[in-house]
Amino acid sequence: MPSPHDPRQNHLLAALPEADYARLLHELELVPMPLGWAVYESGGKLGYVYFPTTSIVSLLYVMESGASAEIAITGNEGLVGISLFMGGESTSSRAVVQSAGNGYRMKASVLKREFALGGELQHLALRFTQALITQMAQTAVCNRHHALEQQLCRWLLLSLDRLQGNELHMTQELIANMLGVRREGVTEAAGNLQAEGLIQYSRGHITVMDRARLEQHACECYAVVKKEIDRLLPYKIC
Amino acid sequence: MPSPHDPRQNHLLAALPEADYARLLHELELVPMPLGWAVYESGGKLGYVYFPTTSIVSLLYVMESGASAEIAITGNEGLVGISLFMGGESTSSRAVVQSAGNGYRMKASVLKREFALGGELQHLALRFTQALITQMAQTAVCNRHHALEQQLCRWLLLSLDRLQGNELHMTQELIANMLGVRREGVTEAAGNLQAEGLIQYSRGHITVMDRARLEQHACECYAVVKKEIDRLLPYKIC
DNA sequence: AAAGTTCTGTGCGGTATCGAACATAGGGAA
DNA sequence: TTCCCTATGTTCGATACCGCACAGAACTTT
Repeated sequence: MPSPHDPRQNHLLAALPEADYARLLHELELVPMPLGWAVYESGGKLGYVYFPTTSIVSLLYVMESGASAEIAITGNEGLVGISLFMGGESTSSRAVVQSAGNGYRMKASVLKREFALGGELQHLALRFTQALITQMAQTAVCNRHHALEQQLCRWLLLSLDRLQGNELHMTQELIANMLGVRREGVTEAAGNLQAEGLIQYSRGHITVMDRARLEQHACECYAVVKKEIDRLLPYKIC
Repeated sequence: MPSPHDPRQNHLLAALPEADYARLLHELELVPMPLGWAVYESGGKLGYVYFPTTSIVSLLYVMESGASAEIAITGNEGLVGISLFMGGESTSSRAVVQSAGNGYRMKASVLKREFALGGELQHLALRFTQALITQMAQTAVCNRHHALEQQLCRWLLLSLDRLQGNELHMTQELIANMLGVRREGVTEAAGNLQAEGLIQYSRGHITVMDRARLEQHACECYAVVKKEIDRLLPYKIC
């Protein structure tokens, strides 16, 4: 049973062989990740990679007009800062904490050194990146073809999968920013879902009442992404 | 001056150090890439990676309904089959030749062996992958926020950058499938662009008349992707 | 030359989302 | 309590795109 602060709440860290983990443990630093914190900005150089444990981070892109859209979402199944080991050092997107919690961070230099060894960390990081790519691709497709209400279901499920319990702390305004739609649209869609008894919400608290039906309501994109994450990434082992 | 069939028309191969290139040269096999050929199917295992030289390959996702949308586009600046070295072996997307031409292929086993060495090929492959990620992210954003006509401009420019000359062989129907919109929508948008003198087309032949103004007409997404590709990937060196 | 096929043009109503303005209500602070 | 701020609810016209149906035009085949 992990303690409340255990790096191995993060699935990637949990999947490292003991030897690798032991070597890296003292390089991991617990960091609180408060709501709204920009883990990194567009174009900014990264000093650390972050391994979320109880927090959720959204990758999003902000346009010249100020409009935004979420590209992908990461929680304790992955890490934040892939551009460090992919070689670009920075990306055009922004990473924002969408649900407050904790995480562990590791110095960029340490990560790069470890990645270069070609061991299990490299292997895990690359597989996670591929899962992230799937998520981005599916987001693109979803934005093109699916109705707001279906997208909302997908989004709720993806977030829920990265939290314990069945409650989200999240205003409709914030969700609208993530999905890249109007707040009123989210109000309407969420109202429908509530009327059907799938969720219940009030002032920033959303409770999922019937997960099974929520999944039915979501577009295929959720299942595709979920399946790919399950295929590519290790379950929690500890 | 490269011969008409030179693997180094592909920028990644061109950027390899001589030693690496010499070692891999006899593992490269010239393949014609005809229009519409599915380089790989969704979920399928890949036997080869492909380095396009004069062809263009679209990565797209086909939905349950049959509707499709392009996720990204690759030409001689990159390679097709990243899932091989990312570790997943397959992806949920499909790769289709969008513009006929040639390419070189390499056995999956050879690529994986070379990648594991951690040399320049790994470095290049990962940086290319990051550029691809940027493109996917931007596609997602673009699908959400930008008008069809702007997206069409973006798409024409991205394709044009991967070809010599200023002409594309491409019906409006095919473009519509890539963009994930109706063919009629493309007809209208293309009609506008032609009326403004930016392009000229007839039955599957599109000629770009005024590239500068086409860029102005495109949404910011084109510039973002272009800039990132230029930043991350080597120009042709040979 | 005739017939067929492919590509493009056009018009229609339908629908989802937008943009903006305003109404109501829950929860915290003084 | 009272007030204020934030979150949510509602309306209305505008717009972009969809789905469909069909017409014309340009190549291809026979």
